[in-house]
Amino acid sequence: MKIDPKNPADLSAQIAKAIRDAIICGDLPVDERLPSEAELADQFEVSRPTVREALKRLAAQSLIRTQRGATGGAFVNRLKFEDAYGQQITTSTLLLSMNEISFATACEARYALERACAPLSAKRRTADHLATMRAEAHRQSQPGLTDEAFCASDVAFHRALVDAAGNPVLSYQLAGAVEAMQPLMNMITFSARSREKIVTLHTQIADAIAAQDGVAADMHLSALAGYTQELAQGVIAQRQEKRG
Amino acid sequence: MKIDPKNPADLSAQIAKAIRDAIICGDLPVDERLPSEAELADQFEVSRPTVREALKRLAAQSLIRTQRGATGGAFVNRLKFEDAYGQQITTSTLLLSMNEISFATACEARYALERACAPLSAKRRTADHLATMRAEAHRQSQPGLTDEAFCASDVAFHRALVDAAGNPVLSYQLAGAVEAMQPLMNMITFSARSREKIVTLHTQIADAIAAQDGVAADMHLSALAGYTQELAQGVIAQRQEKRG
DNA sequence: AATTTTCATTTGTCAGACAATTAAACGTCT
DNA sequence: AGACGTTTAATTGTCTGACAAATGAAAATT
Repeated sequence: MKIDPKNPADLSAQIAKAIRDAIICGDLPVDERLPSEAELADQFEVSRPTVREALKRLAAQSLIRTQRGATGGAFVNRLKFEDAYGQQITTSTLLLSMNEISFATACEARYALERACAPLSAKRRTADHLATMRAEAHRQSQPGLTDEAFCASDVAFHRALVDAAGNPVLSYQLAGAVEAMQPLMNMITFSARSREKIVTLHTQIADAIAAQDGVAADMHLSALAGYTQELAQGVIAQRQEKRG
Repeated sequence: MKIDPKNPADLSAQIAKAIRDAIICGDLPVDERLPSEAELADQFEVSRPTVREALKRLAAQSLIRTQRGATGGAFVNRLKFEDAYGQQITTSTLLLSMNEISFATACEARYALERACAPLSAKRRTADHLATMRAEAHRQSQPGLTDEAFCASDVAFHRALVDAAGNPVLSYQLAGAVEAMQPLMNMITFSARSREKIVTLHTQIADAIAAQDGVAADMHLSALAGYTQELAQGVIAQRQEKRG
């Protein structure tokens, strides 16, 4: 863990990497206290500000947490899903907004994921998940709903669908895809006709999940995926125009 | 972008957040140069080391890159898939190694994702992807292969399968799941019998993809998922023992 | 005009200092 | 002896000032 070549240019990055590797390979177990900044500075033969910059890098990745005071210091953090969510969403949002990936690609990935969840959700869904899905589908049918509220309800519906699969890894990966797409989804104007179609599909999906029929759920999700792509098409064209 | 309450405890974190938000919401476009550290220090009314710690946090997330020299400075980074890969893998590895998620959960998510790819892969696979899959399946049937080499080939096979879907978002999400599971997969001792079974399934999957038959590919993937879980069961029990 | 030199700007690092926080050690009182 | 308040030491968070290294632009020279 004391690797430091004679290249005095990326010291803080090198130190961060050394500590990160030690954490990943298990040399530093969860809740282990790292040496104090002064001690680290001695070990790596650098100054304290340099050590601090390295620690901040790790803190940004939620790899460590720091605490002030006599028994304080930097501790290896047990990475929580909550933390991972945030990073995933930030990353996905940027990948999408910087045009590194297209809306169509993100949309395809999102629905592929949701369809992957469908059989699991059908098997494991609880009354809670079902109730949420039905409640959101009903809300979406209310007239006078703003586009944003409709969108938010849509997200809630799909979140319930995915959470019903009872697999936090899938929930976590979906979170990134869905959240990142929110800004663009909000740009879509949902006509009464399109809303009606979406609500119908949502209801069919909920029914399939209730009946524990994964195949039917998959089918309706597939239809919904196609329809969403269709609706988004207009927005994408509009966006491209503004850009060019 | 100049939000700074009178709480002088998390200054670098607050500054990092302010800049991060500015990047995400588009106020700071890609390749835009941030003010110099000295200027930022003036704007936020903090010292330069504090600004630097904030910038290091952003650098750790690949949100900015820095360059020395007269025309240097910190620039908003165009987030590359490559960067996102690395972060995703680090995060996934830690979530798994810190027991925040079980192997079974990760495995389920991984195969659910692969099955989501199957129809797309069947539709879009190129000769290259097919050749890779067949080559790896063949390699896996060679006697005298070490468990590690078998595992590596297994990863290559699945990577080709996923990449064939032509959706970088799915490839990216799978990368995290697969890489994170590597250490545990490497602990599995593959008997000649189990290898044979896996190779058979791989061949069937490749055949299905070649025939552009998504349903068949899904079926064989499902069988492979079940078998992998079965094989892993022993390793998990072993691991639990060592722990308890 | 081309090349070299100088220079200003900016990041990377260092040294030393002080404030804020926190828990443990200590002392005091009941 | 035990409970409670005080001191103290350790540690992070921040500041000030400084120098080194890199780098492109401007100036000087050929």
